[in-house]
Parts: sequence; C-alpha cells; structure tokens
Amino acid sequence: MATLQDRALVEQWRGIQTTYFRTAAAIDRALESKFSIGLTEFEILDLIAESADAACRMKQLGERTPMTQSAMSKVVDRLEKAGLISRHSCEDDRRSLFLELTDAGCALHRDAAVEHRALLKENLA
Amino acid sequence: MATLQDRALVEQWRGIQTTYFRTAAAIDRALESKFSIGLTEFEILDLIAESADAACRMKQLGERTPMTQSAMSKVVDRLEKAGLISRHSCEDDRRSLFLELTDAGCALHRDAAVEHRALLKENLA
DNA sequence: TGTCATTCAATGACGCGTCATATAAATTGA
DNA sequence: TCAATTTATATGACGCGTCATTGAATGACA
Repeated sequence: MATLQDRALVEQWRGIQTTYFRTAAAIDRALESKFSIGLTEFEILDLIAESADAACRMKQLGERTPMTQSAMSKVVDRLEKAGLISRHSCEDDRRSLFLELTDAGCALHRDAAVEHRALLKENLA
Repeated sequence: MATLQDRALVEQWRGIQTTYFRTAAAIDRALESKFSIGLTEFEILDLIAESADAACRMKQLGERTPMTQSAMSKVVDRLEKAGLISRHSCEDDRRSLFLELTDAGCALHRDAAVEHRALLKENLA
C-alpha cells in the first residue's frame, strides 16, 4: 500500500520534472536567440571545453552525459557543420574520433557559458 | 567570476538531468513493454485519475503539468484512440472538453501506477 | 593467420514535442 | 447586436532523439 509514501514520491518526481523542463526551456531559448545553438549543442561544447588540454574522444563524452550514442553523433554533426568543433580520427584506434573546439567554438562557448550559468542560478536557486 | 559556485551549479544541474533521464527512461520502457503506453500517456491518465470525482477539463490538466497545450492535445488523442479515455464537450462552454477514464483506462492506470511508483522509488531513493 | 565476436561511430525510419497557425466558441464594449 | 478580442482546443510542418542496423576497425584465440 504505502499510499502516503507514494504521494511523496510522485510529488518529488513532478518537482524534478518541472525544474528540469522550466530550466531547460529557459536556457534553450536564450542560447538559441543569442547564439543560435540549442542547449544540447552547448552541453557538448561545455564537456569538450572541460577536458581542455587532452583531446576528447566521443566515447568519453558519451560516458559523461545521459545522451544516447546516436544523439551524440548527430549533435556533433551539427556542431561541426556550424564550424564550432572539428573531428580528428585517432591514430591508435581508427574507430575513435577526437573532438576539438575551433576558435569560433571556443569563443562562443565562453560567451554562452556566462548566459548558461546565469540561467542555472536563476532557475535552480 | 564565482567559478566555484558555477561549478556547483553545473554539477547540480547535471545531477537533475541524469536523474530525470534515467528515471524517465526506466519508467517509459517498463510501461511500454508491459502496458503499451508511454510515460507521457501514463502521466495524463494519472492526472485524470487524481481529479477522480469531478470530470476533468483539459485546461486544468495543462496547469498541472509542464507539457505544452499542443502536446497535451496529441497525448489525449492517442489515449482516446487507445480507448483509455473519452472526451465529452462541456455544455456550459463548448470550447472546453471534459476528460474521463474509460473502464479500460481505469484498470490500466491502476496496474501501471504500481509499476510507476515502484520505479520512482527505485530511482529517486 | 583466419574466423568470430566486440567496439566505435554513422545513418535511416520513425515517433513525439514544439511552434505557428487555424477553428470555433465565448466575451467585451460601443 | 455586431465587430473585435480573447479563450479552449486542434492541426500541419518541422526538428530532434531513439531504435535498429550498418560499416569499419580491433581484439581474441584456436
């Protein structure tokens, strides 16, 4: 039975959903209008920027985000077409790809990150 | 600057995302395989079931979920086609619709809710 | 070394959500 | 009472994510 506990769980879950949707929508709109990229694209840029010095394998990125491998592949496509990152195939294992921010990608990330953090602060507080 | 605070915000946000995606995916798969409905469909059933005695306007539902009006309309479509709910136009205001669970919808909700709560418990603990 | 299994990434078909609009009904106010 | 506005829902075009599959490279091991 445990109906009371169930109610609490459902409330908690709805809270998470609401926070997630509200925040994601706010960031997405802002990034889209100011930088012409979506939240997903930014998140990949952000992950690449974090592993700054080491070049960054797609596989590794996949482990640090809830995104699907397939989704990743398509986001990376878009980012490459937008000139924000470049793909380099790995010498040691030619199945792997290294990703790197282009100068444009680096600059855009720097600016977009400010907006991103500000909106997180506003929505998660 | 506030780089440290920013890191904390980003971590918090990623935690929310991970929890959200992991939980949603788990519930969605389970409901899909056992009851042939998605998480979104279940959530609407759940909301209708909550406003048990009073018939339930779409508008009201919209206020209790982060879903778009458009999304709602389509989910309700699917639920109706699946024979789980019925739409009744309102006499007082013929723009509004009342939603009601069918017997099948009611039974399915009862069973699916057990699964739903169990997975919430498992994932949000 | 040759086969079989495994791993990394890309792709096509498909479903769902979103945006912008449409439709229809109700409300407002001159 | 008749426009103009607002409100409730539906719909079509479109983009993105997912699933299943493919292609290509590597690994395992007899």
